[in-house]
Amino acid sequence: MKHLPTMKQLQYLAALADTEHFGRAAQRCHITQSTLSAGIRDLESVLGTPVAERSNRQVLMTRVGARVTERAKVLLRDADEIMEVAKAARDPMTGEIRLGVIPTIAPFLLPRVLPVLREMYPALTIYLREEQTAPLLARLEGGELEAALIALPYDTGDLRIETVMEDEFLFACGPAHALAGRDEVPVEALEGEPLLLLEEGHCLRGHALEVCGVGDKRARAQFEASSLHTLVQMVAAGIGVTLVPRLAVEAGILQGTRVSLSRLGAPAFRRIGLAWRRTSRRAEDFQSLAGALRELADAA
Amino acid sequence: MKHLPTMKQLQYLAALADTEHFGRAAQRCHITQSTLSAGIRDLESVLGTPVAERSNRQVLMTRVGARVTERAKVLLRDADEIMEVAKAARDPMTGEIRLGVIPTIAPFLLPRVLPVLREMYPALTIYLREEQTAPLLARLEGGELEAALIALPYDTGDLRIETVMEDEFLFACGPAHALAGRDEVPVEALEGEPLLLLEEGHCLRGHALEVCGVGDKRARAQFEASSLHTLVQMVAAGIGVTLVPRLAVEAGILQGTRVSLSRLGAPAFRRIGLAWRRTSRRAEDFQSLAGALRELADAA
DNA sequence: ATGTAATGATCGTATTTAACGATTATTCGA
DNA sequence: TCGAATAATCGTTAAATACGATCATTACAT
Repeated sequence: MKHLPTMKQLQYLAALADTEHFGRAAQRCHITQSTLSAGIRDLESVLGTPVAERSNRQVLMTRVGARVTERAKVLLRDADEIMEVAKAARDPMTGEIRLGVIPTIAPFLLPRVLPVLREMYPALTIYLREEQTAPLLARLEGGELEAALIALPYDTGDLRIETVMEDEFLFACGPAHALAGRDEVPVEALEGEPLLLLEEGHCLRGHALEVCGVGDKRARAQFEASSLHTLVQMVAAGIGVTLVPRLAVEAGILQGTRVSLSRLGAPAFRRIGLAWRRTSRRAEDFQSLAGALRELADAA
Repeated sequence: MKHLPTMKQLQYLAALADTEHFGRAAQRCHITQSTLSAGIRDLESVLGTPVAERSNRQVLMTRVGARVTERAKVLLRDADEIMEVAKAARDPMTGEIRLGVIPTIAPFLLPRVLPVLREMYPALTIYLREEQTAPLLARLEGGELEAALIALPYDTGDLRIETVMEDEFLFACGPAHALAGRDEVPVEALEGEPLLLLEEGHCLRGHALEVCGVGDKRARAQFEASSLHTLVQMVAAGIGVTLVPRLAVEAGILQGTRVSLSRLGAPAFRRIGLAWRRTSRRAEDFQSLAGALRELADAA
């Protein structure tokens, strides 16, 4: 039978390594110095090697001690995470979720979804952060956010992604435009049109360009908008044409304008998905959240 | 103060998840069924949620149980590694090391180094594997090897690398060649010479090409050798010229041939280093091993 | 239905482990 | 040489872990 160190022993070790002082380490563990002393002694006997040199004036971690401490700390953090997993399962959908949302989704999806979520999960507080995909994913990796609502396709690395909805691109032009009023506009008709786009950094820009074939690199517009609302105003003014996601249209982005809307000959979509770290302790919660969002999106 | 699960409880959990049977799980842990039962019960009380549904005929892990088990298993493996770290520190340079070595190093460095190592570390057994860099690194990542002796520069990813020696490239040509007998040959003189190389896959090939400037892509030789020994024979026969690492020369690769050897006008080197996984439990050992190798290489 | 085997829960008890407070031994500075 | 600081040690108590025996439930064969 193999002997393993105890969790407590590893906790004592971590405290000792941090404080380099038996008394203070004991305080930090809420035990007495003698108990901690014994604990460290036992740990050393389990490991078969001393973890600290103690002269009466100072405690100095051994080479092994330092190495073991390093690993012990990640082990303890993992143990904590086990507790969090259990807690999340015990009280699903409670506490706080820090959620990032990109600017071409947030103002159109959230207003109709958040009130319902608040009702479904009264114990859940959602903190929102609106930013473009790249910084969102960076914060997600860094642990600053726990989940993010983004548009796909996008190179997301090793994240877990659950699709929430398909969002169709619609053709929009001014009321006086030659293509105005049609039910359906073939993609080829876009060739040569003054296509208005969001400024660099918005994934919608790339997705729209993707739809218009290979016109990827050369920006086709002189004017760029910083938000979909501005973009629509520009289209309404007859400055050019653009593609608008149906999500935004259904949220009423065209209200008060006389912009003409048509489906594309070959329907094109972006996918909207909820992303979270594969290792997240609250995977279950996010799965549920994605499911709830999917149903709410379908219902609309 | 926060409550953590016990190592034992997690061991019990892992066993239970594997066997889905209290009795057999208990056997595997060398305890009685009642003890395991109590252990699981306590774990559940710590986690605040059941980990398994037990009807009298079958045990079925809960969703949470499965998730926790997953994490518990990596935690237990980490605990094992802590023990290994301690053991490696307690008995340094004992046991087995599985070491990979590339073919342009192995036959020239090992014969003069292994006997000394065997004397220095009598309790250490070194298992050797001779392969080219790419497969060696793959095996290293996969855990099949613990360390590897390779030539640099090379894209090694996230490995820890300790330099063992610098290995100078020398110019070699047949005895009748125009450049034969010179003390020093300028690199420019190689331009246009029929340069013989090792076949694709040997890092030495790339390193040699690097020395000869940008002639990287187009293979400059019709003939390629599968080993340095063959290469030297081809040079001796007047088929072409080549670059030989000093390491091989000092190991007597030219013995019995009349190959002419010169230093390069601008001396060029490859670096020989010992590589291991950053997370290896035996980092100390490999550090020592690299040190020993460095001294042995210097001494020659 | 009825008995039997399998299985997990539970109970009482013994042993080991963890914790405490008090004391001791050592060393650094005053 | 004294005193303060500090880790080790000792004796005691409380808690945790382990065991064996027993119980309760269920599936299945008869």
